[in-house]
Amino acid sequence: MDPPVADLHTFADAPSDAVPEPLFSDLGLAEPIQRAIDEMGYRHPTPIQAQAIPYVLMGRDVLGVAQTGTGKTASFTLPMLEILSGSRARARMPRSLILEPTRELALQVAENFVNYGKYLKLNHALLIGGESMAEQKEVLNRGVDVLIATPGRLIDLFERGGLLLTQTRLLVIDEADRMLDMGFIPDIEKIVSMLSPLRQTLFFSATMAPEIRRLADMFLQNPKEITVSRPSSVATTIEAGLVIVEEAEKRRALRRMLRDDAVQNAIVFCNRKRDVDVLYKSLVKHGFSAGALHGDLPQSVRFSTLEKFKAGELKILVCSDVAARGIDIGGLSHVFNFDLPFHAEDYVHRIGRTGRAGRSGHAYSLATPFDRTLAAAIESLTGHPIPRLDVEGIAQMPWSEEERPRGGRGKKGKGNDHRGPAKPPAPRHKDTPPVAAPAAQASEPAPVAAAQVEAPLPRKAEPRRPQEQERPVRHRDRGPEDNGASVTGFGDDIPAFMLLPRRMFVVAPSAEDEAGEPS
DNA sequence: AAAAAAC
Repeated sequence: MDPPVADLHTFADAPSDAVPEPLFSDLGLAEPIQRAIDEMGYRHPTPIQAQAIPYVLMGRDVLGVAQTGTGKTASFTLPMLEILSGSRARARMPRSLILEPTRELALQVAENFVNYGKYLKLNHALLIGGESMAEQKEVLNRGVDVLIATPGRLIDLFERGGLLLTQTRLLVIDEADRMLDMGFIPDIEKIVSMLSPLRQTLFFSATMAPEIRRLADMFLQNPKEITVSRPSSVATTIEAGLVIVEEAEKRRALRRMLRDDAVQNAIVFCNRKRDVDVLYKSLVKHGFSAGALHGDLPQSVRFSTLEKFKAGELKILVCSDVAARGIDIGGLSHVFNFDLPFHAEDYVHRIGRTGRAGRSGHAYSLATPFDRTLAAAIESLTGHPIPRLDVEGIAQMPWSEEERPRGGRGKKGKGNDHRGPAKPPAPRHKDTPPVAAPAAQASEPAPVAAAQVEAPLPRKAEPRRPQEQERPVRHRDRGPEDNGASVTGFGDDIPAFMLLPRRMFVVAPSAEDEAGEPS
């Protein structure tokens, strides 16, 4: 009868220490893999890794419901390395296949294999569009243990006979929900039909919508189902804000915000590729260190721009939604939405690029007065209003009652808006005192993710516990994948990032701002 | 409406 002892223990240490944390070394991975993990400084697997790896090693199919920031990638790459390490591949017959929705994600997975497979003699190939097919064929001819592919190029090459999937006994379908969104499911079905039914399948999705469930039932046999919550550190560390300005003021407002000292590096999302180009050129013209990323750019440029941005050679990345999900950029301080996304879910995906691994993140959006419905959709999805933000020197606008004027005949769209007058635009709070950069937050330890072992619990019931700022920062929560992680989906797990105070940007006007706007 | 992915 000595509960105080236990209490003292939990009080002194992080709460999750009450349960012993799993170690990578307990997972039964071979020495060369374990050594690579050690060298990267990881000791504790994330919940999805701890749960999935033993089942994958057992040869079971796995249905993983997890976002990117949970360490999902390593939960399949590590055991795959283990399984494949026994033998070698034959020409044109890859032994395993990983399907990814975008080329950038495929590259990220490939990097994962390079990191963890450095002491093994396995090889991998990246099979994606936009790059020379001859080269890829040649690599395939030499024999590939791990093939990482986007669907289009894989099918193309298969139909040209450059590839046999008869020896492929391990299939990973990653980001299934996104594959669905992008209309890849027929392709995936086709690819799966080219594989032997005698295979092990690992299927990952951020959400488990009925349609995804149907696919899982179709592709998997008696899978071990694993669901993990989003990393707890993510939700609470993103500060959001919304600036409503005239269309013509958007670029100027953005520049003001980008000049804030708190901006270490930033992704700026646009809704259209050509707006990415325009904004990118404008920022460069104004002296910003910026790059552009969208699907119409040559593949070599896409990868090298992303690398430069990750390496810190570029401070700002202007991009389309090609980079909205899954892309992992460590330590991103800011996400800006130059346009509010058309789909509210995309907002959550976009801003999930920041505020990871316990670091504070900022997600600021620009809207025109006509974007009220887009903003409302986001706010109702997340359940939180986006605090309005003032940018000094920029005229703040109220919401318009009109829909966005489109191609000459702006339809009124008032049909179901009969309560319009009763619900005036959200008031803007000009009374907020200016707050300097979030120095208060920087001076105290970053919040530590406390949810290492809580994984399989239902997500919605988690009580919001106050930040325990007394606890020292510890980096044990970061899994091998993702360097701190990003958020890919959200399911019914809505981030609570909106409870932070408004803040005002105070940036000295610069000469060129006064001089007027170059196109 | 837009973006992504094959040539």
